[in-house]
Amino acid sequence: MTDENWAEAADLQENLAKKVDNISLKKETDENYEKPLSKEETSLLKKMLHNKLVQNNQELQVQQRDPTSPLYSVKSFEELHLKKELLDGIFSMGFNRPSKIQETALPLLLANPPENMIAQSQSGTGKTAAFVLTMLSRCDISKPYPQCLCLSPTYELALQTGKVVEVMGKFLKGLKVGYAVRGNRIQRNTSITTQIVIGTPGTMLDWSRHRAFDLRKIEVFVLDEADVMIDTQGFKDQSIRIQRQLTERCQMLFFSATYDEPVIKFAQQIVRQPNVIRLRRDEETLDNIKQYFVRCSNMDQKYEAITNLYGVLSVGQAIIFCHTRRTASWLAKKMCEDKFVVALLSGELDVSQRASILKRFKEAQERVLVTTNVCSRGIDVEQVTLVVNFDLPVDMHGRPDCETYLHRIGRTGRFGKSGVAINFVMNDRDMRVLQDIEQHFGIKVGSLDTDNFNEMEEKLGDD
DNA sequence: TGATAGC
Repeated sequence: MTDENWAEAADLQENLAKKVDNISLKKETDENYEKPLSKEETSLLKKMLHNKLVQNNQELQVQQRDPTSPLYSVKSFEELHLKKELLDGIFSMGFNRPSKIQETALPLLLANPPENMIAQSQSGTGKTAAFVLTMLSRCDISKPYPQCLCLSPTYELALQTGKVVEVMGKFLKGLKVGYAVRGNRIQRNTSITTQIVIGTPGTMLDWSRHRAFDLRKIEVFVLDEADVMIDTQGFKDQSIRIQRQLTERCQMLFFSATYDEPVIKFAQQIVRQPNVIRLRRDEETLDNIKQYFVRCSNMDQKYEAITNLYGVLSVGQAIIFCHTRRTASWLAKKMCEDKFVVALLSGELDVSQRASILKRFKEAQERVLVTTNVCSRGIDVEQVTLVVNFDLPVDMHGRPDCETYLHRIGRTGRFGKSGVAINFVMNDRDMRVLQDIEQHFGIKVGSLDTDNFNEMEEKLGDD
């Protein structure tokens, strides 16, 4: 559904509300009396909404699978009638009440019989907790086989999500989590006994091929970062192959911060009768993240710029994004040689190194991380106050990659905190890429110079 | 280009 459709649907709904008011407040003889909606109008409205409902709340667009059922939202976790152990787990994580998207999403996620969902919301709004909670509430701990599956695009994200499952489920006696990720090879003829499996597509497919578990017994299937998972060469085949083996009654949940129009259409073709929850484009303004660019004329100047920024980078924690593994390892090596302390995280490292670097960064033992798009999505480190695009995000054709830009700078400014993003612009092509990004999000990215350097530093201090 | 499978 396009934004225009949404606007139209919202108008219709407002109109409907007016007419309802008229029925209750005005008589036919009164001035401004409007006839209630006719049958045809009602049916037109329903058609327009395509069985979807626009919530009064402007930030959230909710298209319910069944438009006739009332739309519940909850203001507390207690209202969800969860197992006590699960509720304890939620509170122990410091979640006192549902986030904005959770208020509406959780009742739909926990409905019985289970309903599918496609959800889009900015990073840091509580998506992970929402689907983890769903998985935990639906698995039967007395059964020693996988009942919930979650696919993530990277090793790091799978570990992070699994950690949330473990922590939220820590009071559920007997709950176990399995990790289908690189390095965890499956022995022949072994059966997985964990109720929940988190993994990356390749290994997950490998496990299911070795019959380590039965995809037909899966009750909840989560596709995290769903847009990359169904749209990227390599991920797509593997994810879809797994998804197609699931049963009709398996609950399918697609989550992401970004979907372009063709991708969400494709998602709607794969997922049967989903509830769709989206944040509007213009709500993705990122206004808590201050964005700048720095002009450099060549690679040496880029290097000089990053070293000049180092003092600012290490105030809090920072992530430096490079386009390739090669650039990332070159930069990290050069900086280390020049006595700037940085850590490198990219796919060229082996998995044990990757896990340990990520752990060190999360524990703030490393303050500055040089990385590739492997860390652009989902990685959640609260103290990250600064993101540098050493290379601007572009796709395989060199075109601006706005989705990745949003994900990258979304590593900072999480949970409403303020953050700073700095983009290195090396030539006219980069400048055009940045202009396209500005246009796409309707933002203005200002030049960083001596005049506003202090303003930028102050931003790093606020919370 | 990046990520993602082990053989």
